[in-house]
Amino acid sequence: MKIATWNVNSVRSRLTHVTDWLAEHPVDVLCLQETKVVDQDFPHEAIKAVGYQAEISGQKSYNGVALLSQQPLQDVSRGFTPIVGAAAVGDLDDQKRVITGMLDGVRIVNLYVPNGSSIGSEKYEYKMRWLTLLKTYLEKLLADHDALLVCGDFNIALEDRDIHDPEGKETHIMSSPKEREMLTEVLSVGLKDAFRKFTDEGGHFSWWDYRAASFRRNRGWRIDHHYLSPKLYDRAQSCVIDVEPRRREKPSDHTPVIVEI
Amino acid sequence: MKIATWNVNSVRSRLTHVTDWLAEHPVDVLCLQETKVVDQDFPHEAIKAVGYQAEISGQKSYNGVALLSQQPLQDVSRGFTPIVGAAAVGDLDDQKRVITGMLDGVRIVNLYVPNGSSIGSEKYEYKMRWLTLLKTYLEKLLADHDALLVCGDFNIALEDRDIHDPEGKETHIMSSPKEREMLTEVLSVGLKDAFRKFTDEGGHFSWWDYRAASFRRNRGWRIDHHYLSPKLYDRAQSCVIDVEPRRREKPSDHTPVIVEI
DNA sequence: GAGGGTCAAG
DNA sequence: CTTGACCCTC
Repeated sequence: MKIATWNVNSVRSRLTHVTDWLAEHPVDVLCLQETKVVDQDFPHEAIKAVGYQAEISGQKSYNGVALLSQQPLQDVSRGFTPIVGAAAVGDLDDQKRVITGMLDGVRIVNLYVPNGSSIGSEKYEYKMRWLTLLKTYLEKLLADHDALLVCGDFNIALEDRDIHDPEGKETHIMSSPKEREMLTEVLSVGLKDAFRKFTDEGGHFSWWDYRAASFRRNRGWRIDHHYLSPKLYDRAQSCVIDVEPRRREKPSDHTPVIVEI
Repeated sequence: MKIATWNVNSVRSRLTHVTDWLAEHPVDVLCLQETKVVDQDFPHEAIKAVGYQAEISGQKSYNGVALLSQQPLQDVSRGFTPIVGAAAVGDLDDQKRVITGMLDGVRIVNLYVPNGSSIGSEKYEYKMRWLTLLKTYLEKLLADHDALLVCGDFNIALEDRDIHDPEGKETHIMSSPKEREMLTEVLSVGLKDAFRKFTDEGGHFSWWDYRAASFRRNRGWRIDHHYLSPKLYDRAQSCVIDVEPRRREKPSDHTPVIVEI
């Protein structure tokens, strides 16, 4: 089974990128983040035309996640609430950042972790609260599912080798010690990075800022991940980043990451 | 002398269209409407590079008119105020829709008549008030100038043959009886349609809505006009619509109309 | 700074 | 449909 994650930065602006990519890479499930479209306006027809269906959780302008699959997914749920309960969630489901479904006994969780803006900001505190709840959410899921895959845009580069240049990492959003500590804490529920099963060296990135010709200079970050429960980690066959979509005209700033289990 | 009128729908977005067109059609004066740029940001250099200079009256985002000419124009004025006085004008010069100048004894008036949005709307009432003042303005000019040319985007199709399909004309902005009556009243000061000196049949248009593939289906309107005082009307040699610019990539929704006097 | 989406305007 | 402004994200 192949599963990919891709922050598309607007599914409508990137529609041909997505459909072209699926035609060339017929993965079983493609997890999208930043769809930036209300459910009513999701481009179901174009997705259907390439043989996929979409389970979606969108909102106006920002965030939004979707699960594209050839076969229907089972037991789809949106947000933290169905798993951890409304009381624990508070405002953390107001932004559409979580969707999950099952395929062939594998529970797939698609996340768009808050970016956090800058350290100490209100958005940063939101990111921290969100990650705290994410741990609870994943603990609950793991209690029922030994085959768990958690992927998406984590907006965190966990190690120095995941950044083009670790200079200034302590004060930079996505690489600060507290963020790394927080994500490590989340993963302590029993999840491991699929990419690092196969690749040790640095220089592999999934996101390049639109600014300062970052892509041309390969000044990227590896912030899009597949994290696997032990059972799936053992089964994992490969995990690769496909840089090609980032080379296209008007690309997303992220590029797909594909895991085979 | 050749004079053209062209609503360019942003002079910055259409800059190469304008300069390419001038290089191919070296008219004496090109009257632009909807320049959509403040005077400070007007692209004087590009205009100069093709041998023209610009007299401008612009505002942010909306409206804006300009006179492009090879030779300097004399006695340029902006808005109604210099001709009819501030008291009569009220708020009708807040939007930049009027500029005039003289070349070789011909007084050229370049207008961007308000669109009016929909019949009975506040914008419609503004259009009516604006046209009422326009009559006064033109009367004053005619008192001093027997060679008067009034051109621009009038946002009114005066006759049924000026619309691809007169069905629904009574309730449509740009063709309603009251608008036609109002423009007829303006023209009663002593101005005649240069285009109709040479062409009787319908099917000649200067504007096609961006929507509904109007241009491909030639569902257009003739709303860009050259109106001439008797002396100039007698002198007029030709008046033609150049459809070519509307065929280009990312065109304006209007195309130039050229009169030779 | 580059890119979304939204909105008003036509 | 298309433009420009505006606001937001990253």
